[in-house]
Amino acid sequence: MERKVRVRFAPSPTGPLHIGGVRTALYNYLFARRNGGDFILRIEDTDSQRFVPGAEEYIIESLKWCGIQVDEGIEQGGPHAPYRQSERKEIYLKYALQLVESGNAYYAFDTPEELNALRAEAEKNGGTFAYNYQVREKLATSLHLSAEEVKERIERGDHWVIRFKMPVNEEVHMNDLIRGQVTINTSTLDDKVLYKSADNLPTYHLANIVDDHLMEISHVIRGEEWLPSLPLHYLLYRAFGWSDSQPEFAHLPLLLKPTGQGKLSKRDGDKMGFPVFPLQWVSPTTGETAHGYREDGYFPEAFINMLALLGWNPGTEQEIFSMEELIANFSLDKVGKSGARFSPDKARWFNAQYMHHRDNEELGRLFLPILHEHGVKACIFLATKVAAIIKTRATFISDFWDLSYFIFIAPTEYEQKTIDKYWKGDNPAHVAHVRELLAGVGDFTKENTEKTVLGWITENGLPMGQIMNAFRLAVIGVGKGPDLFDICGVIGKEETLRRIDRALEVLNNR
RNA sequence: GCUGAAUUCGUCUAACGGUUAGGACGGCAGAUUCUCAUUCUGCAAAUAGGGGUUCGAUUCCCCUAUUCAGUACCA
Repeated sequence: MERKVRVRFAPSPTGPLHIGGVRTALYNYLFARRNGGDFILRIEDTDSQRFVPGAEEYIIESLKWCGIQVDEGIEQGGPHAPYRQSERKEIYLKYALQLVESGNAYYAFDTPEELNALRAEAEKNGGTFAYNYQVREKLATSLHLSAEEVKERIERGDHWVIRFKMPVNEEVHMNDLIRGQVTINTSTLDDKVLYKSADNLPTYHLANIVDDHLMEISHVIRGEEWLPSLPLHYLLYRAFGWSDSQPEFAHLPLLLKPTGQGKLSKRDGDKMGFPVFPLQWVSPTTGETAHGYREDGYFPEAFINMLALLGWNPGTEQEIFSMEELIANFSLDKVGKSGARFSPDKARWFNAQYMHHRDNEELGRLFLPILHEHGVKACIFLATKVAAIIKTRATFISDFWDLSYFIFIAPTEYEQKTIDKYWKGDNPAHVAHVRELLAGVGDFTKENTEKTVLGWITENGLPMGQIMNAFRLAVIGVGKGPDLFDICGVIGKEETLRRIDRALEVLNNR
């Protein structure tokens, strides 16, 4: 009864993976790790028409960036290789034919053109065309064509497909790990194509069931858009005689647009200024670039944390989870049933949280190239010190420069607004005195400078706000930024005094 | 249209018949601070509507509404 947990993420390489797909992969991965199982990556490239070059590499790189480790797949191989369906094409026909022989499927010789005509006609009459039990007897199928004619047509090279013969008026009872019991009557379903002679490839439904069976998948965790296909999949397992080893199913709620209606799509990101893809994607056909979380400065941990909580929660009030914590806490019965609207604000908040707790030196290392871009020759030591005092004010590494340029570059001009407000009255004289106080500080640490200056101000009952803001203006030229004594500590005694001297000269001789 | 799924503050969600319906993001107000942030405190904000079942419904059942998905020789 106890069966080894094996799950798969089975994307189609038709373009970049969007965050809904990443979340599906993540939940599969968490479920596998939580239950000591295997996570398999299978590429479902049975649609030769929609194949997009680079998409497969993109998927693999995305999973790596997210920290989702594949146990079996096209890169790491495994006992059920190959893991790319186009490389397994010879195994599917056998299974399709097995279904024809057992009476669960049949040949159909309609051409796509004929079917399109039937659809158009049905639409004209206000209905929709369904290839089902009502029409299959009237069309050119092996259901009523003689065996000889079927054979002849195939040998002649006629176009054919194999369709599943959907039972008539049967209630299919299905179980979904997230939704519970779902029942549907087979008469509302149509005869799906399982295999096509045009490219000798199976369709999704056949390939999926056959591979899940062969790869011993125990749980299928996929998007809700697959729920309508579930009865077909149940019936396929039954037709093959595999019902006993059929996997369990869990259909995940969809990710919705931040505003408006519909599920999240590629265009939303560009329109609303947030990425819908984990990594940047350049379309090989149009050359258009779509934003990615990685390039936009998100930490993968924050991205994953945010995604995990979109549709799942542990039932506690904890919100910040490492991958290990997610694995330890994940369970499918805590996954919600309804679609989750993606929130760019919350995504930023998650990143800020990770930013605030990030190691200073790591941030310094990430900051260094940005400093170099701005022509600042800083070392890792300095970058780290600055990162330490600005990280709580930042959401992304890309915020760092705007938050700290005045530390690296001594002011050459001074913000007028702040001059008007603070460079008046006794303030210039007080700043001059501060300069002398600082000149006397031996060990120029934040603690020492702060104690000295603030001590003088309070002991003499001087206006703290006035003096400190004027002092700030003198050192960095603007009325913003981190703790001023932190800044002085970073730039050092010499530089601090030099900046004050220059400010006194420039501002007093306007 | 048909079939299915879903429906708690604006958003993500908790409460698996009994709570002043909780938390987070965002918003607003205040505190802290030399500035701007951070941080902290507080405030406003929800059970789609209607019927049942029950001593008692966010929770169970039915109807309606709305939303989403599927309805391809795509996945």
